[in-house]
Amino acid sequence: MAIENTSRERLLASAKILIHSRGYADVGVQELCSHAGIKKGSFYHFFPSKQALTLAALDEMMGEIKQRVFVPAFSKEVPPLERIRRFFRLSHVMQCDGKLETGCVLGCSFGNLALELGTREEEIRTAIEGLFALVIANFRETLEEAIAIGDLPVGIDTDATAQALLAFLEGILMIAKNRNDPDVLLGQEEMALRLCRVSKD
Amino acid sequence: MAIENTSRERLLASAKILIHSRGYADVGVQELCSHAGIKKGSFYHFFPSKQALTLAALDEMMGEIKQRVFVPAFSKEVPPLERIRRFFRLSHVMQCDGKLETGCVLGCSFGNLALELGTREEEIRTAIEGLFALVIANFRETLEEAIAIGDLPVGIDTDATAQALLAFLEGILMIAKNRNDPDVLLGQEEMALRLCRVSKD
DNA sequence: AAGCTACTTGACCGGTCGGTAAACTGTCAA
DNA sequence: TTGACAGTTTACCGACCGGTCAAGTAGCTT
Repeated sequence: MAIENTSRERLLASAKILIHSRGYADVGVQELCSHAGIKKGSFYHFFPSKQALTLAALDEMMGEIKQRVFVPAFSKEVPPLERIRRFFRLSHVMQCDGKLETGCVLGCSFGNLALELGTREEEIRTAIEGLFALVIANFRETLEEAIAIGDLPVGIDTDATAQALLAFLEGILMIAKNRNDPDVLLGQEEMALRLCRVSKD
Repeated sequence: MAIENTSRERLLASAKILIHSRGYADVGVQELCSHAGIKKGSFYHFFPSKQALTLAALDEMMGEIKQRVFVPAFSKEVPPLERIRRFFRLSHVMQCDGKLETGCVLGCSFGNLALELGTREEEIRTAIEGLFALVIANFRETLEEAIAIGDLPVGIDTDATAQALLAFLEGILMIAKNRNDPDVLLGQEEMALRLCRVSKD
């Protein structure tokens, strides 16, 4: 944590890792500051509140997810159904990375916060809903493309199926986190494709 | 909350509704006691800690889930695939009930706590893992029965499929909670059956 | 009446929470 | 040289946290 440039950047980095691994309520402003190597008084020079830092951290994480997962998974150069496989395989890789770094399967930052704060922090809830909508939109576009090239039958409800794919991913991440075993995700791409009525065999 | 008999029972009832709707960290011992109509000093006569009350509340909720969902859904008098449909429809009903009572879609108590406390409260994590295992076992048994009577092809991996059904349910509940809309669950029983390679049409 | 037990109560503990205020430091431009 | 300004630091705020404790009260047994 000592390599980042500014205090603000270090704060954001600390928030991302600490809140992702231990949750919003369990990480205090003091701990965030210690981890970032600053004094608590400085915190409020950069962010008006803990909630604001969390919101900013969520925003950064969305950008990183897009770069590390969306861009490589939803590449137009890859056949559509293969994109869905890639998405789930990349999720597996990221959970493995997280466990190597922290010792714990962290799950999905957005899913975690959705359940912890969804009913009481409206801005955070909205931000998460936005990311969920983006994932669903990417899935839907992929499904439509698969239908267009004949890899999927025409009758499929792409919107409902895309939502089901997100739900399945979040649920699998929950189980993996609860068992602290990233390999729960292994091979789940084929299970996900069943939601699209694709048979492996 | 005034109709329950003993202080202990009222405490458990308060814990179930408050922690389910707002999470573990956001509900303090003081608030639990106020809601149950007792003074904080009494709390520790019944439970050695807040964590112990939560564990006891989780245990009661498991019993209720079994009675309100497992028993009617996994009834042997119902064809196996219809049991799975019933399970998802009953989940929808319960989320509707919760929203009528509290104004919020509460999601799954176990899923909520799994993500909030899974990495730091080992006993709670274990209890949740136990319930997850029980759900999976019920699904698996149902799937095996469906195969036995020819409603499903023989080749299906019942264990992996059962886990996928749980994951899908938990993910759908997360999305419903995030959108505060219980009707996200409407019709999801057919989507779930796709995981078992069952076509509606 | 005595004594035990289950339960209740209110005062209190040290510690932490998110957040504030004011003084201070260094840098850079006018 | 002065002033403005970003950033840092220390001390502090009231509120609340989970948990403790000793005293008291009611009901039941003997």
